[in-house]
Parts: sequence; structure tokens; C-alpha cells
Amino acid sequence: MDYEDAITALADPTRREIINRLRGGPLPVSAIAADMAVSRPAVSQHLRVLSDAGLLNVTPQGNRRLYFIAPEGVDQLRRYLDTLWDDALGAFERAAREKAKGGSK
Amino acid sequence: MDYEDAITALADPTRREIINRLRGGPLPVSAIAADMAVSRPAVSQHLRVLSDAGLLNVTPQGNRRLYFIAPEGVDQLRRYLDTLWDDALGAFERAAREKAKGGSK
DNA sequence: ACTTACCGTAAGTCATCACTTACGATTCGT
DNA sequence: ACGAATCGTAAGTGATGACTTACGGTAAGT
Repeated sequence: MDYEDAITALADPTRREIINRLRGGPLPVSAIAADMAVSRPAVSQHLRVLSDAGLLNVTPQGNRRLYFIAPEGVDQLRRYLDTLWDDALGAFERAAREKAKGGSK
Repeated sequence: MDYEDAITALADPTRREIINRLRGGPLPVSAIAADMAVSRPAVSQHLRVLSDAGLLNVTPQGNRRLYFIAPEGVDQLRRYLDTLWDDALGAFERAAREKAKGGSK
């Protein structure tokens, strides 16, 4: 169950902002941290967390390190929410049917 | 943007456990808190957070309160992750194509 | 070779939040 | 009507984590 790390990582607003900046494609740390509310080291720490959670990948490019979103990590979370969605909808419809039938007895 | 509250709410393990117990259908607080690691008041507080995030709904049933998963709340999160998935995959494929073409020059 | 740029890590501080115990309110059972 | 059950809230405590400054290490530029 690794989706737990992913959802924990995405809980932080700063990390979501980082993810947002990477939607367009790979970026070096300095580019990500540019015009951001927190310091560059803080961004580095967040990148570490996101990478550990499987949401980001890195590829060293000479002097810098290019970070980019790992599709598989996102997909893990998607699958979790899909099963949750299925169960929730099933339970919802079942409860609605129970109520329509006139309660438990 | 309310999906932010939802993802923040789901970041806590105890709250995910609560959600898990509600997959089968509506349950009163005491039933949710039964055999759980934390106290019943703690569960109540978590239920509050989950409700505020739009992930849970309540329906008073005489003495007790039946909580159940709100499908719309889950769907909000699903949609966010879907757009993220689309962007991530697009950026990934584009980056792969760039690299296949022989780099920038 | 020496300086500059880019980046990760260490140490320390501060705020947030999850939890417990205690209490009050409402509803069911007899 | 009275006691028991169900539940939410208040107050207080402890721990997790996000942030800053300072530092070291590697690659690029001249």
C-alpha cells in the first residue's frame, strides 16, 4: 500500500504547488523554487518527500537535476480512489433502495 | 477548490480507517469507533473533519447519527487526479519524444 | 586552477494537529 | 419520570512536520 505515502505527500499545499509547476514538464530545482513563497532548501525537502512517495522522478542533467511527475505514482492514487468511489456509490444506492422499500421493516 | 480539504482529510491514517469502515454502508459513531485504536471522541473529531471536507454525510437516526461516504466528495478528488494524470502523461510522452529526437540539439 | 552556479543535507525553531479526559445535551428504554 | 446510552464539544498535552539559516559537494564557465 504505497498510495498512502502519495496521499500524505499531496496533503501539503506547497507540495501541490510544486506538482502544479511540473504539469507542463520536467524542471530543475531552481526553476521550481523561483517565485515561490518558501526557500529553495524547503523545496528540495519537499521534492525529497514527493520522490519517496513515488510521485516524482529525477534525472540528473549535468549541473542540475530535472524533476518530473511519475505517472505511475499518480495512477496508484487514482486506482485507490476508484475503488473507494465504487464502494461509496454501491453503498449509497443500496441505502437509497433500503429507504425506498420502507425502512428495515 | 474543495478537493484540497478532501485530500488533507484523507492524509490521516485514522481517517482513512474510518472511511474504510464506511465502505460497506452507513454506520453509527459507536460502531465505527468499536475496536479502533483511538477513543470515541477522537473518532467524532475525525468525522467532523471528514464531513467538513465533503467526504461524509450524516443522517440523524433517533438516538444516533449515521455517517456514510459522500460520493460527490470522492468524485471531486477523482477529477483532480484525472487532470493531474492527463497532464503528467502528456508531459511524460512529450519528454520521451524530445529525448528520442536526439535531445535539444 | 579558481570562481560561480546548482543542489542536497544538518541543526534548530515554531506551529499545527491528533489524542485524552471531562462535561453537557438529546434520545431510548422501563 | 428516571437511569442509561449515544454523541458532540472544551480544554490541555505531546508529537509530527514545515520552515529557515548554514554548510559541503559537484559541475560548469573563464
